[in-house]
Amino acid sequence: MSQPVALNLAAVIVAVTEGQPRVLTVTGPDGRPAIPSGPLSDDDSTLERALRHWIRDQAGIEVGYVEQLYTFGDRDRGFTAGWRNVAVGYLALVHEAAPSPGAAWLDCYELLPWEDQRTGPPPSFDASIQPALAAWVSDDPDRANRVAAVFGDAPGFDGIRVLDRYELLYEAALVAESYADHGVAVPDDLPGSTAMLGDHRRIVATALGRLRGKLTYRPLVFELLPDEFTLLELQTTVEALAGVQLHKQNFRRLVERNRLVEGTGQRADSTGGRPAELFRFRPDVILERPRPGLGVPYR
Amino acid sequence: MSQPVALNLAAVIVAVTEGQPRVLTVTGPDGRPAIPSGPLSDDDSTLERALRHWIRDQAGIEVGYVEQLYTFGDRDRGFTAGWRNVAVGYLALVHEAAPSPGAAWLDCYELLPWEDQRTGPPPSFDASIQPALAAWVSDDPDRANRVAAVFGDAPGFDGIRVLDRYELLYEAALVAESYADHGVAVPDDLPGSTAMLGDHRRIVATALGRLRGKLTYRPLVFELLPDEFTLLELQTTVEALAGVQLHKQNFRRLVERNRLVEGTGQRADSTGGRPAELFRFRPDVILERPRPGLGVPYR
DNA sequence: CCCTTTATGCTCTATATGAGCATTACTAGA
DNA sequence: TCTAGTAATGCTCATATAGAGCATAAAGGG
Repeated sequence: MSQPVALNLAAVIVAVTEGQPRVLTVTGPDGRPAIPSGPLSDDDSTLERALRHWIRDQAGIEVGYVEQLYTFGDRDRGFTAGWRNVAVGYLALVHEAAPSPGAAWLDCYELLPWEDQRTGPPPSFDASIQPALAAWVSDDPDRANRVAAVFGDAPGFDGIRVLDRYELLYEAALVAESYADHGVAVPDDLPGSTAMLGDHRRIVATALGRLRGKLTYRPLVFELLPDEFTLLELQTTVEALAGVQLHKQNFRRLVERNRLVEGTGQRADSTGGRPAELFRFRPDVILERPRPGLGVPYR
Repeated sequence: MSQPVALNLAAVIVAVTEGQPRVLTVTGPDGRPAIPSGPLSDDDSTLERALRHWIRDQAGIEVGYVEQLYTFGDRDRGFTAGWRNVAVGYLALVHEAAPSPGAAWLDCYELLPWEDQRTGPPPSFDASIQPALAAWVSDDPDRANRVAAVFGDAPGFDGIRVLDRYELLYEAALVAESYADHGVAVPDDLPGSTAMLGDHRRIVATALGRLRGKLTYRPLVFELLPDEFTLLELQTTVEALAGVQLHKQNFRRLVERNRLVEGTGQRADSTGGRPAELFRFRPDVILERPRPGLGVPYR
């Protein structure tokens, strides 16, 4: 009655470089990018240890912060016939985009272009997705509410609902996986977003949503930054992840009021303009405030 | 090299009755309460469907809202020797505490008494846990920060950190599982909290934390209430889950400003005092506001 | 010395939150 | 009928926070 379970640990390994969030990818069997995944070894007493274990072995990367995301076990996520393929997805943050053999850093917003709202809706959204969604809605007006709810014209674009948006686009047949999953040829007039192996783009969407959510109440950004940074670097990193632009002075005020950082007294040899003070994360904040983070707005 | 994986779906089924949050439990092999769990059947295409399937079959309960929580796979969570026992934990909300054969509703705060701060710290906390924690801290002053961070003397008790608190108490050997997990006899001077089978209390703690967190930005409470309710019933239910008391007038203001409910024009035949208007959930709010919920404070 | 660029300090307003006072509409019982 | 008890409901006030913008400072390059 019961297929055996093949359990894998899949990792969305995130770094932010040059103001862009990136995920580590390997090349999947069909040539499409895939997130790395590895086995649950009997040697490791916990799932998280097993994850760190194979990431170290395979990619040579020592990840810092690790958090379990979600377990994916749909029957059709078949990589091994005769088995129920289950993956436990993890989010892992690393300080710098170290290159590793066979792996490449892929821009998050190549995978999910509509999530980058830093300079307003991205060109591909206005040009292709928006009209295609409008057409999809006109087929069934009840869909209008759902589109509005996640892409939010009036009420606002809620940064954390990354997965909801991906799933809506999937349902509206606006991502490559909508076709690939059913063995149908992918049309070539699709909005230009990079597809991934199997349900891996879903897993990345889950990761980005979780990361955005946690940013606001946990000091996760500092896992992605060097030890010392300027406030602009901090802001740029937050903006990169949140996908929205922030008001500089207000961001500074927020960070200082919440006592998330402390000045080092050092100045950064600036790239242009007045030199900025270098700051470092103040770990004690975790003990002082119940939910230390940067309350990113998301409208 | 690899043990076979035994995968189960475990459900924390929550209802709120008479102002108390309760979880559905069955009797475990050792007589201790356990949360119900069932198999991942090949007939079910998704994990969630499999979960609903066996809950319907076994408990005769049709659950409403269902959300995946976390996957537990520590090597020592052994129920079946020779297998890696993995459980995917789910949170499920039901409207009413329907009785079911072989199952019983257990008060959440019997399992986690320290989480009920509605009338201040509960007696058992001040009487036993607080002093025991103080002793534990005096063994190693570095622990003081950790205790303060989760039980929050100065900074505040953060409602969502349920799991952190349970894990701290586990480490401080203040819950029965600290002993049972190592096959040691449980001392009888432990603070009076009900233990569960294996890591089930951890799973319940995870569920309560998640539920508390989501309350603030998703209209989950209404999954636990009847179709029509008074604002006091709504408030009482929120307080029960959040474990804190709320200011009545401000709560009403919040609910009305956010347009979460609409009046029915009917009045409740009151149990005492002026009759209250009956309200119902306004589902459209999900489409109007990006994050509709009751921003519970948690200090 | 002027211009560009970024850092940093400060203000003003709208809104949200926390706390409390006051009044109203019922029930139960003297 | 009058009185007390219990909630419901309306309103105010102080404080905190978020959003937006003005102004000045400190660097480098022509």
